[in-house]
Amino acid sequence: MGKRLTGEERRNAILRAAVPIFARKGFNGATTKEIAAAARVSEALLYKHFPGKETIYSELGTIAVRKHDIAQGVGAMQPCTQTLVSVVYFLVAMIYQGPPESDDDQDEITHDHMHRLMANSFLEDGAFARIFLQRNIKHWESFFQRCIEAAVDAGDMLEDWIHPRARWWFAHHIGVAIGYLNLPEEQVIHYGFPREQLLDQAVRFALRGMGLTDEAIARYYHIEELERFLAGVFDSLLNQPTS
Amino acid sequence: MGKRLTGEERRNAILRAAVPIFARKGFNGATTKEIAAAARVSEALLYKHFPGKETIYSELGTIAVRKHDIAQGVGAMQPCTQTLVSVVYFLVAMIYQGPPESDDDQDEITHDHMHRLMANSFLEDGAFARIFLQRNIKHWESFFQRCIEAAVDAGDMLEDWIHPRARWWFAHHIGVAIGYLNLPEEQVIHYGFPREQLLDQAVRFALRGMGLTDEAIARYYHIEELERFLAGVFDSLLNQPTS
DNA sequence: ATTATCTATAGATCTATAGATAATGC
DNA sequence: ATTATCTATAGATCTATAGATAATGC
Repeated sequence: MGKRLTGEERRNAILRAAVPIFARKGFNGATTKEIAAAARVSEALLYKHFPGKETIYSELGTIAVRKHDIAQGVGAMQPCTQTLVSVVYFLVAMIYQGPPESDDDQDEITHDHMHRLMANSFLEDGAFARIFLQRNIKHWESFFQRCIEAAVDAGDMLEDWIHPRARWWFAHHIGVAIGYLNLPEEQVIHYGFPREQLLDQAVRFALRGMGLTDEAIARYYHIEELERFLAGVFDSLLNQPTS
Repeated sequence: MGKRLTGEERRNAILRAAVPIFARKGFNGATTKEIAAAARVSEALLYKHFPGKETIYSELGTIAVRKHDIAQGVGAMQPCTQTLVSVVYFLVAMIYQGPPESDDDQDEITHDHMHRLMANSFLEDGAFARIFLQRNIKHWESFFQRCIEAAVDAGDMLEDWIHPRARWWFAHHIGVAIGYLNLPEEQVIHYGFPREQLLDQAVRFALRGMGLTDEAIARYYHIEELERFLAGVFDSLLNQPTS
């Protein structure tokens, strides 16, 4: 016990250990003592690897992003109305609940931690949020645009409704909002319907809001199929190496 | 200078002065030194009026809510589809941009401060958020429900779409999201269209998402009129005593 | 010989209190 | 006489560094 790691390994270990602390307590609430304890090293070692607490925090963006190679699975699908529906469902589900947590990795960086780091970032300068969105959302945009075009061509979507990127971002926003406003353990918002329906309701709202016709929604939005689809994607995620 | 206030006056003065500090730096980032300086009193006095920093923070909910008596203006309107559209526009505008800031009140509690206190609350136990929503949003719900019923009766809104309170809350959520994600000075989200259109785009998304028919939107959603309507409500707000 | 790591501690800062002083209301 | 307010400071905690020790790679 007390393995000696290389500089880079230890540096990453410290960063990983710091994520839950910064996520739960914010920059000011987190102490170097806690971070050192979580990383199982002395406080002094933190300062050998980083010039200061501020740097540990700002470097989180370089590590705290579990990048799933989803582009293969979903991105390879045909851009069409059905895919659009699936992608929106997937997006909102991913943002709201996050991917399933594998139980083998103990000190995994959880979705809750990511949510909180993001929320903190928006209260600060947004630096972490920019990096996160760049890495995890950006590459979806072009594929999503193609889906929209296909849907418009098929007559499944209003052409002159809102800006194409507004369609995308507001679907994202709905996911962010329900995920974010539901962070506290004690419920803040009382929707008046069971939590299990939240994803379904939110996706309906988003799909129609972005301009999908009622006929297209009736034809392509089937919650049971989408749940199966999502479970399938999640299954493949769990058997994937994290990068 | 150095006026001596009664206990209650001083207590409120401290709370008001503490709002910007807690809003900008969060509970842990705010120091009693700063709060005392902002309130122009000694640190010791804080502890004469409050048992501790924690209490100052938790008591913010009792003061930091500028309660506008809007129920008179908007709430007296006839519950109908047009009113529904106006209320949604008003809601999203209020959440996103907030009311206009009167320049006479210097150390006013700004909308930005409220946004940040709310955001911090959702990262904590949500206590402040519960109080805030209870006071400022709750009383809108029943009026909004009546508008929805009227719209459904008039054939302007899909009946079996999403839960009535989902219609309401998701409109709220869109306002929260765009307000929240746009807190940082340096832009995080690039919508691809001018910021001035954000409100318009968001309200369209919300109206259609909640189930309004395309015909009803074409008939009742007119951005220029709504802007005038909003300006009118804001005007009356500015000439109102704050309570 | 180099690099990772620790123990011990300095110096700053932060919350909170003790005890004194000044203003108000009877 | 009571209540508001201040100065001064204790005690805890927090960030960061100095200097010593132990493990690795040549």
